Amino acid sequence: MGRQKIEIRRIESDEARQVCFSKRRAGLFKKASELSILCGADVAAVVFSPAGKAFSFGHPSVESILDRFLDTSPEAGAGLSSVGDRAISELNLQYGELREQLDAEKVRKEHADETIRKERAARSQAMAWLDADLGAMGYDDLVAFWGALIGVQAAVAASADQVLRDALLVGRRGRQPPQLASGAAFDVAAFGVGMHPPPGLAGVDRNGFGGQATILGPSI
Amino acid sequence: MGRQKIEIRRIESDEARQVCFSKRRAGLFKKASELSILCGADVAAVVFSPAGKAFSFGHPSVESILDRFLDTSPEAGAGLSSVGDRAISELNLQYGELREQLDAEKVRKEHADETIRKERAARSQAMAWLDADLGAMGYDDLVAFWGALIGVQAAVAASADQVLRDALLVGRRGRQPPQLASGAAFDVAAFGVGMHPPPGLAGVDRNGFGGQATILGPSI
DNA sequence: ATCTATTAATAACT
DNA sequence: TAGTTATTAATAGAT
Repeated sequence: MGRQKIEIRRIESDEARQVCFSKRRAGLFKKASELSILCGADVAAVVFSPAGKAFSFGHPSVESILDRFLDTSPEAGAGLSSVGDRAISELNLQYGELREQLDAEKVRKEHADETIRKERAARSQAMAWLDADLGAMGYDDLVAFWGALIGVQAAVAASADQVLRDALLVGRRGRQPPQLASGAAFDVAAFGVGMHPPPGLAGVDRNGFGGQATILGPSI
Repeated sequence: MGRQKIEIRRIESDEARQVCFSKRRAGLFKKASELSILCGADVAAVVFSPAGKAFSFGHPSVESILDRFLDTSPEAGAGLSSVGDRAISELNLQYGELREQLDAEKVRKEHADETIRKERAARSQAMAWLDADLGAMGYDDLVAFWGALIGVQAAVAASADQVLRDALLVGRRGRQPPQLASGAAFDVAAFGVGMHPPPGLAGVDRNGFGGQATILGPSI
């Protein structure tokens, strides 16, 4: 499907092959996604680049489908489509792919290379931005702002040091939140347990905390 | 790609859905095959029909690829919160979820007001804190400050969500607002998981975190 | 990374 | 379930 018809055989040029890989991988995932949505099918696709990098797509999740495929008899705790598992899985997607989607709008892209600089100014910029209208920010601004907030938090973390870490149960930021894996439906409260500040802290406006939790879409 | 453009949403008619499933499944496997041949990539695709029947494609074989994927994925998932590298990565969604967002136009207005409200509240709160002397804060204050920052980030996430939706909805209008498939695209709590103060982190500047873009790790 | 000319996939129909 | 065809979608090659 291009300027010229091509034979389906290995592309010799390394560069051309890499370009083709990126394009067609995106196309494949899109097709997989459409299939799952249109037909209510569970679909998973796994691709290893020639360089060995792994890419994947899955609805409702890669693991659930692969497990189901490889092992017809799920174990007791197989309901890993639990809160934490799923929520975290939602963070899995290529930067490039998301960026690709965003670029479709062809708007505000002029700020692209400004991002890095803005992040470096982290703290001071964060304060400046707080005066700006958040809603008026472009995507890149928001991204940079996010980075700035991370910076501020780092400072806070440093100040609070050990005490704060303990209080926030920071230690377990690694892999899985096993405790949550037992839950069935999506429980906002349960899910938030791991990250909310300890109960009884000073009056902080916590608005917006629990109300925006992800709701599982109808399992197509 | 047919006589008429179709919206990517569940096909209601059982018969039409089955026909579409068969056709698109074949198309997906063909694409997967072409990708593997053209680019020398290892590709596997697994599809479960709505009836529960499994179909698969794999080169060199489905099992080899799935095993390879499941075997290496845990490590990839461990580096999930590489916030400092690419803030954008935090805005990631499962591909399917991303597609679902395309149909979520109706929610936009609903959340608009709420979003604004959260922004203002969180912003003012955090501003007040930023004016305070960080070093002079007591433990309680620090903890509270942390909570405020989380609140601001929630607002940022909400804004980013809106921007993202706007971007994704471009060119997709002119139809009946479809059913809402899912809630907020960006789960505050989910973000929170990756935002705990990293143990031992001292400096504010978190730039140059990892370097290379995150590889799509299978969801944890 | 973007932009088009073309080819490939496929929705509606038979 | 299997063809046919009008259109849309994906993408090869070039910028």
